[in-house]
Amino acid sequence: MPVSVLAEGAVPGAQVPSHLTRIPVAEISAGMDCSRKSVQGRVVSKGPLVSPGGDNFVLKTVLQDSHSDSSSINVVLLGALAKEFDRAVSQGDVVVASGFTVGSSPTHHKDQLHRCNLQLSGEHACLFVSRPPAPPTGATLKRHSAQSAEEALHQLPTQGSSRTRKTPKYTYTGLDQLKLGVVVNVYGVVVFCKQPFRSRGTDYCSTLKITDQSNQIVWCSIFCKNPVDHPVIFQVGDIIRLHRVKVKPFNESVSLVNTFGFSAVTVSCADDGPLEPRTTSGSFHWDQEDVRKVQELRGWAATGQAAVLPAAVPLSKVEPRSYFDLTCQLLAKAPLDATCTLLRVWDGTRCRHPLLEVWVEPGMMEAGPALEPRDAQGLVVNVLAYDNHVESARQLQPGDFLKIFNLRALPAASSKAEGLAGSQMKEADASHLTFHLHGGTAFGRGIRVLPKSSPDVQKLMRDMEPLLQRGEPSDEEVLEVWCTPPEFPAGAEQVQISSERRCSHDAQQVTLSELKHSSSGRFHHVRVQLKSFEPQRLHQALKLYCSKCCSMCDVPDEEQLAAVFAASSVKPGCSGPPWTCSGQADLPSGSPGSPARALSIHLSTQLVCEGKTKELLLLEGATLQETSHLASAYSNVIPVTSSGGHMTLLDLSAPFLFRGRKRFYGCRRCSSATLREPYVKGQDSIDEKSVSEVLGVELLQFVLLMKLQLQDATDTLEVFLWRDAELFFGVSAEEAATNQEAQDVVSQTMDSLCPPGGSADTQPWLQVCVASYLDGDGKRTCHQICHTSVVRAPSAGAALP
DNA sequence: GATTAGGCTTCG
Repeated sequence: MPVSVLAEGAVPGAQVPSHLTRIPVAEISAGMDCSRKSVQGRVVSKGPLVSPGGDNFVLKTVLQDSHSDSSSINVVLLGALAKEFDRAVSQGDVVVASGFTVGSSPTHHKDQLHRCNLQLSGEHACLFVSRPPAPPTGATLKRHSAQSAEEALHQLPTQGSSRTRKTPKYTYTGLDQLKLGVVVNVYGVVVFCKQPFRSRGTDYCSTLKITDQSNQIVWCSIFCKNPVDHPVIFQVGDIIRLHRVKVKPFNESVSLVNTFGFSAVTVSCADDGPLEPRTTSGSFHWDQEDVRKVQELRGWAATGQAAVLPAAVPLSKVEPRSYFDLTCQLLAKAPLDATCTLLRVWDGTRCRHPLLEVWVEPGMMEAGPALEPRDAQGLVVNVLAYDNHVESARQLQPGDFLKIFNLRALPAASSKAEGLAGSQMKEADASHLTFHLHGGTAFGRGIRVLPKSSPDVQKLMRDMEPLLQRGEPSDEEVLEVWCTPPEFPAGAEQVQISSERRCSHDAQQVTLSELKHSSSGRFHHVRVQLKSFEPQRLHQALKLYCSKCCSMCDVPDEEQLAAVFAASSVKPGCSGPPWTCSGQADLPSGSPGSPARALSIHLSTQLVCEGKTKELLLLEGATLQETSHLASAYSNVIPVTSSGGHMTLLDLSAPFLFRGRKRFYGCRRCSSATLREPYVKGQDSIDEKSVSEVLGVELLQFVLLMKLQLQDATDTLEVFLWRDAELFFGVSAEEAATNQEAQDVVSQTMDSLCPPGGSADTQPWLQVCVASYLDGDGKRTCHQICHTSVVRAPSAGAALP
């Protein structure tokens, strides 16, 4: 037994054979005879188990001499010992090593640890491990109880091939306690931040400066291949937790650099703000201790000792020549040339200075489905993103909410007029402003997409709401609706049907002919009948929409889905991830000819531990019918399959989650789905939103999309019914996807508005608000019904005052 | 576990 683990709290070295003499790390030298020597130290860094091939394993760890903080040495473990060490030893454990050989450390110059290393392999190598007990101080009481819960979890009787993994216990190092070469976990307040930028190496780099109550300011450099894996920092002042960062020398000071297993969690700095940890790792440890840490740092930062928060500047407060951070929504973008991309953005406030217009070549503007705000004068500004920001701009989608760091408001006179990327200025007034995001990353210059849930975006949306004309109807409009005489004879239909406009703008009613001849980018009020509509088969009106990439696709039909599930059900099974316990559920034979069979099921160990066994089920190898069946018994069912011996999610052509009768799909383009633990201790609830976030799935929204042909005495007009389709029918698309009643409402509404075989004489007249706008490439005017809802009255005239 | 990284703008 090369690795021997002693009981928790046992005296380190208690069972070490007496013939071994313990030597301090500092006294180790190359070529010394170590056959009867031992070294004792705390594991301050534990590398991953690396397998160069076959049964060959290598693991590197760093031991810090228990009696001398300054002596740390690299230890290389080979073969079975490496594997055993990986399984049995954690960072923080105290290890006594014997039977090693001493070599020279090839990384000595870089990590500044001992110039020798210890190599352990073969039958003579031996390790004794002792685990320090949790300290019983007041500050760690909560840790202690959390640990008890973890132990309880270990002792949990589980079914089937149950497996649990020890949740790591984290200790945090103060920023004034950092020791070179040690892998640490830290908490801090961000006082400077550069959003991820392309380094000269293979990775993106983000650099931060963080501080804590010790007032030390420490540089952190995070290197990750992918910008989305970097810490999610929205502003200076955010609280950040870094796990597994290594203290390294750089430019004559220490810096923290991510190492294997690194994770970052950030929380907003607002003292009273929501405590929503943001992370790019799928599952992360977060408990009461973290909440306490954050509150402590928030309180400290609020005293003003940490850093001065940059004042958020809305467009209405921008002064010429100033630098500022802008929270905004992207409406459209256009590449101007290789070094400059135009972003048209707004934040719901009106800039008080005249704005420069930028001419864009026809067809180059990429706009989203979002309607531009009414009366855009002063609301929509042009941002010119240069050089390295062109690449970031390419990743953005119209509709995205953004934070642009270190934007500069520049009067036209200060920028070369002709130089605007070869375009021409329409009004070269010297004082007209454009907004420049200069090349480079100085002062944290960069762009970040904000999630809709962020408090800044929530505020932005509140500011924008009235400008998108979703207000309550005015008195006049209410009057207009009430006084509209019934347009078709009472009794012709059992249900009197008409429509109400729900907008508050003061557009005059126009005819369809007039509407067709007016410019786009505005709202029109029309009185029309519905001549025809498509699709006639209403289930085809139901689509899945991705609000991130704005793509839309059909909802897969049952046959397609059944095939996807059937294909996954014949794959050989696999064991579940470490956070699950597994078992089997017997299913009665569903239909004649299909035998009763057992399904592999996997439950979250944490949830089982909390007695919430019906909350979540990972279901492996089930058919669509079986999955639907079990979805009635479990709140959340995630279908899984095996791939290369590992458990994975099904292809995203299938729903990634079943909740009762509801099925949720993910965007194949925008998701990078991985099976991760969808529940962490203390989480309020599990729903499609939390599951999709954890799994890295971009949740698709059910929407209704129809094309209607409207008519009046003057003309006909094709319009879409999409953005406000739910308002129009008074049912949600999600309901329409699962609920027969909701489907009936939609089909009955269409039948009433456009009775089969009906003539223009008998069809109802509708008051409708129509938006005219340019489509994505700006070439074609489209129309969409908005702010309008269908009204069903029991009989004509009965409701009139 | 190779390498990448410390601001501090102003050009367009």
